[in-house]
Amino acid sequence: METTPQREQKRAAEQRRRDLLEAAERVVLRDGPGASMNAIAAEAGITKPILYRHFGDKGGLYRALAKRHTDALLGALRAALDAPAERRRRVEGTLDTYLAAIETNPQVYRFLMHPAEDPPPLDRNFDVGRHSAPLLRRLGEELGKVIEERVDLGEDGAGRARIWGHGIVGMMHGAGDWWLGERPCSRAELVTAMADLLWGRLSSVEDRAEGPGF
Amino acid sequence: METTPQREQKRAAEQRRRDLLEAAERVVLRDGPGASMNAIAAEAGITKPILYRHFGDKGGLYRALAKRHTDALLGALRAALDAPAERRRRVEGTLDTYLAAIETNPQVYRFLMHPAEDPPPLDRNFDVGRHSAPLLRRLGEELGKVIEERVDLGEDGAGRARIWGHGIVGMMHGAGDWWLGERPCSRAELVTAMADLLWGRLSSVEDRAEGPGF
DNA sequence: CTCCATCGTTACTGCTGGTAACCACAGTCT
DNA sequence: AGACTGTGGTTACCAGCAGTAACGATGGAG
Repeated sequence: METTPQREQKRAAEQRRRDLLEAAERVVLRDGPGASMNAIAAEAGITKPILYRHFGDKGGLYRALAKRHTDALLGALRAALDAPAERRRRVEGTLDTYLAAIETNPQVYRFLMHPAEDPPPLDRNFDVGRHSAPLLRRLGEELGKVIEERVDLGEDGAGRARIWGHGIVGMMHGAGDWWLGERPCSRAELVTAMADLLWGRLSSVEDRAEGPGF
Repeated sequence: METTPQREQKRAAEQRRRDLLEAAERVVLRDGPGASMNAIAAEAGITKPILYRHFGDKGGLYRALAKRHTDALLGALRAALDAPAERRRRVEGTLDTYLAAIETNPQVYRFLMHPAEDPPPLDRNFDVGRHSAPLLRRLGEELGKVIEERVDLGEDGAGRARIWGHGIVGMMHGAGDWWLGERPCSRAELVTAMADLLWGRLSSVEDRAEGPGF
């Protein structure tokens, strides 16, 4: 026990874990979110049971894998949210940061949006809600906090802020996903249009001549 | 061929198909979106190959199953969108209709939000985008059309309208999913907060005293 | 020399979506 | 009557998946 004290053992184990995560990342980016444990183990040059000893089950591996990217994206967004500029510019910057992230690495985006496991096989409990990816929940909650901190929404401001947080994140996600699939316009145009929407253009815009109006 | 002319055969086949879909619906609502073909066949009192003869593969069955609900929800939303009231009331009514739908039957909601199949096993093509459920795409496109029809957005109004459509639908979905999971407030409060957000309160609200403002 | 803990393996279970091959019965043609 | 064909149904299988049990090395400690 002299040559390999527990310190070093632990360091080696963590290094091993990092290697496994990198291999898993390579496979997931290559084969999509449906990559098999067998494939990941093969990529890492080992066999399945080792993976299971390290991460418990597939969900554990995927959670560990997702955490890094989630943290990174969240950091970038926080920076954009804290930039020294007026509110409108800051909102635009945040939207653009998100869109740039999903644009430069759609595979990672696709993986992150995976709403956990479909078959957690026996969940007969009544938690029917929560379909969204954990990333979106975290983003919404975070943005809600920021809004609550910085803006005075009066009566029950905290509740309103959380609603807005999740709503804005949902808008960003929905529009971003559609945009990423069809690429109907440039990123800048998308950002401007979304900021316009958030700035209340929907209420101030004129009805068309005919029809019941919107 | 006299006693069972082709007409009657076809009618019988369609009736059979409807029965199968009903059985599938029962199972999916009981076991969640991960229900197995075996279970569905058993519920219908038959065996797997018959299911495959009728629907091709699991995706086909689920698509057929989803279409009914999607159409129903889309119809309700269209009605709310066409209601004779001023714009703000109409937006609130539409949001409330959506939320009421997912509230009264969360299992159906969960099923509908399933983004197609994860393992269409070999799709090495580069269609990395489109993660969202087809329902959301349809809703966003539909809303975009409505906005474009009824509102004058000036230069490139069609493009802007589509962005807004998908953005608003995303907002509705994101906030709705979070709300359905945590139930932090009443449906009416959620509707009001979201409508406020769309009405530009984010731009007009006052900064808090301290901090950089939002 | 023996014991023990760790790292790794092979080989399996039970499930899934999907299919091939077969069976039985209806009505038609000769 | 008896052979022919199509249609609805079955059993029995395949490949691949997540996950696990049981066994083999290897190397330091007593």
